Amino acid sequence: MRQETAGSAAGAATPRERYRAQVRTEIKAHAWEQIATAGAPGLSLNAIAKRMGMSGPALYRYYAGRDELITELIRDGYRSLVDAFRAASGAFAASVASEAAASGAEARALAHAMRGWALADPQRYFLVFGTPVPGYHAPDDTTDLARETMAFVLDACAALPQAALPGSPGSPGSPEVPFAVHLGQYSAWAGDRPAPPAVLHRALSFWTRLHGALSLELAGQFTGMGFDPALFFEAELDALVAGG
Amino acid sequence: MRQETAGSAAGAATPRERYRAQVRTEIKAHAWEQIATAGAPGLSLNAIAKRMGMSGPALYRYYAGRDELITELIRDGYRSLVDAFRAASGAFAASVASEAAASGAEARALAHAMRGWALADPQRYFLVFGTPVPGYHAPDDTTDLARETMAFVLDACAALPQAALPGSPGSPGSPEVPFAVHLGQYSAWAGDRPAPPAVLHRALSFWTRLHGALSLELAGQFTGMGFDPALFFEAELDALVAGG
DNA sequence: TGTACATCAGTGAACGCGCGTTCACTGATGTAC
DNA sequence: TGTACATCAGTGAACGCGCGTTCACTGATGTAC
Repeated sequence: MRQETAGSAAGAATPRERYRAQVRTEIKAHAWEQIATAGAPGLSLNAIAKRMGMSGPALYRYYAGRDELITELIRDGYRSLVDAFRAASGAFAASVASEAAASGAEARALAHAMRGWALADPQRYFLVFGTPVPGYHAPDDTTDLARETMAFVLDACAALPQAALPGSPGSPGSPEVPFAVHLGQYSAWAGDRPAPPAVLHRALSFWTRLHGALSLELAGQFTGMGFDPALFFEAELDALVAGG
Repeated sequence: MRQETAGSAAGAATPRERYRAQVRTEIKAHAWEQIATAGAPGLSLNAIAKRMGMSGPALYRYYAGRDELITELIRDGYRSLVDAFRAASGAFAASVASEAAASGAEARALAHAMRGWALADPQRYFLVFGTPVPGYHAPDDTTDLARETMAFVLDACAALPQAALPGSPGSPGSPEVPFAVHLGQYSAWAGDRPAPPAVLHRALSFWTRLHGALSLELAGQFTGMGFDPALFFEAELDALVAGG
């Protein structure tokens, strides 16, 4: 959490700039702590300042206000997910084998990375994917970050065996999947990654189904039902990479 | 929203009791309005009182405090979903045919009822299924209400054709679904409705998959992606009742 | 190497607000004889 | 039908709190000559 103030730091960062960056990260660290306890609506600049041993107004040197801080937290949340995806994707690539790809190993790795990321800080998960913070409107560039995370899912789904995709012969739901046709016309969100509609469809399902299982687990909706959420998640994942 | 003060009302309700009930419902109506605007964290007793032309402390005649009000709102939220399910289930029973059952018509009716209920008041949906309100802990009886809604889903899934259930021969994910075995041991949440593990599994997936699609749609995560959320929902539903 | 100046982090007081909640009270509505 | 009493809805003042944010300021850190 505390970054080394190495002399040979990259760029021409003045001591003051380094200090500023340090305090900003410290503010965010306290903000995450607070969010983990009281959720996003409980975020308070004054409370953060008090915990840092500073006066409230001091924080206005670093963030223009509460909204700007929340914006950066959301951005950091997305970035940490992208990092987790990148790590999982990289670890997969290191041990790549064609048969592993055929069994959907990359998709599995991404799913597990996502669950780990979610469980590590449930409130961070909800900040990014949960109920929108009332009265707060996210800036445009979060769309880019969402697209960036989706790119990993798209790549993993493109590597899935044909039989795992919706609409493939022998798979339920075939032969016609109207939504896939629809997706063929609205695939802008896939960006520069042209993919067949079936892959886009699978990527969307991958996201929404894992989110469904994860968000209900994190919200505590499974407590009292007895079963193991990890096993359910695994079953959903099995179905996803097998075309279920 | 305003209930008739019919003379032949049920029970031995005194005028004062009727008045109390009336004011309580009026308070809740304003609370829902406020939640729809600012979300659950923005709920304020004082603000409600002001809108009703009363002083703040007056509300304490009707609710012990903010938490008790939220509790009742959550309960009412569940109840309205149960009502929607009951209506959908009843409408289905009226036009029942064995072939309709085989194609999962009841499950489809429930899913559409759920989507309608969610879109009618997104914040109500989030209050019941979304990020838990920080610092607030739901009372035990919400578990009963959750069980009650689940009963509808279980019944609908029990009426699904065998091929639509996970682990059935010919369906992907077969022949062994470890989670179904696990579910065989932890099925207390199904209550007095003994069902084969495959049905329990399908019911769980039904819930989590629809929730995944719905909650992301309501949270606005699909905006900017271009495709029609209704069509995606329909595709998920098609897959669910077809065993996908 | 030393002095004069500019930059900027952080403070403390203040503004105005709304919150949940308590308390002693007024006044209207119902009940008992 | 009328009077005496109990019940209870609602008020207004008050308590103590925390919030976001502004402003004029002090004092330390860096920069230029």
